[in-house]
Amino acid sequence: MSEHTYTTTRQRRTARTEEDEKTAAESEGLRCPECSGHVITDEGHGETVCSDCGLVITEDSVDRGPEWRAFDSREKDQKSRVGAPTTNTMHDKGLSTNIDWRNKDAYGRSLGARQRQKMQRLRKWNERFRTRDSKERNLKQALGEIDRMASALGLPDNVRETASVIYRRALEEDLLPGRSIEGVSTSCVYAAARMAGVPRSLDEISEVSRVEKSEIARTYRYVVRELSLEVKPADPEQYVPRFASSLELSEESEMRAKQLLRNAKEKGVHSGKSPVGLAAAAVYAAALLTNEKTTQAAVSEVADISEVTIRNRYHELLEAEEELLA
DNA sequence: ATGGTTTTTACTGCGTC
DNA sequence: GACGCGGTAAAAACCAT
Repeated sequence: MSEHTYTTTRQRRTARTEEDEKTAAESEGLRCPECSGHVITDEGHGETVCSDCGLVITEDSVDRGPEWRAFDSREKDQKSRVGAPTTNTMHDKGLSTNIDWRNKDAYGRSLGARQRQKMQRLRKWNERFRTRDSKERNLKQALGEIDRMASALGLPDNVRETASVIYRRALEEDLLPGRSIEGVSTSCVYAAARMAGVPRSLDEISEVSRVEKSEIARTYRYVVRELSLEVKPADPEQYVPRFASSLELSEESEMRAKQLLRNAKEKGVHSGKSPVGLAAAAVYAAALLTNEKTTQAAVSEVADISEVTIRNRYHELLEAEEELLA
């Protein structure tokens, strides 16, 4: 038993180091976009620059060290300036200004009328800037979330784009107060995926979100309504490719499934039925028709739909098919 | 809140490997 | 006997009103 544990940890450790080396080697080989020369990182000054043309690639890592050098303590005293160290744990790195609400000066004396007015103006502007970057901060967090969820769901980049755009709009229109950043960003992903024609079910979405399904649904409706987004009810066909490929079915049955759904649409078997259920049933029925081995349980698994629903739907689908042939 | 519709849960029986 | 499938009834979820 203990032997087992030992070997596994050891294996994991070696695997880890290999991976680390690989990523290190990759970042080393970066090329400058301008002249395709080597890119070097200058930790001392917190810049990543091209060694050939000097183009600065990134400069987000801030050099917090002094820009001067001191050769003895006397010199250090002369040259050093003071101030709180900057920190990333505060949204503004602890550099924002606070203006006291009291109309007193630094010595506690009351201000004159002119001074008072001036302070009032300053407060107003200070507040404006503060709320502006509180939105920035909000946005940053939300975009991070959107990215995380989108990649967890395997959604393409354009979906992330749309999701971000929707979120920005929501923020602009002041839809956020009273709603969680999490919830809104999740809804944006959901909406964006649907609009891009690669829908994910609410269940799938809530898998990767930190928010309850019901809240996502509620927030989603709200966002769609307020921003009057054009998002049509999901087309069952859009789910088919994904289900088919996770079940490793052939192209043929995939086409078959879509055909089945189109026929069903003609007959109007739809209305009110969940698109996911229809898609799942179509996939199952198609697999049956092309003699490929799948079970209802398997389809139910990948589609997150109960077997009962699959049964009910696929009967309806086959009926519609028959009627069409008759 | 309510009522109607759809989906899910849980259970049972049947045929096949 | 386990598995895949079909059916049913009751509960739960959902939606429009």
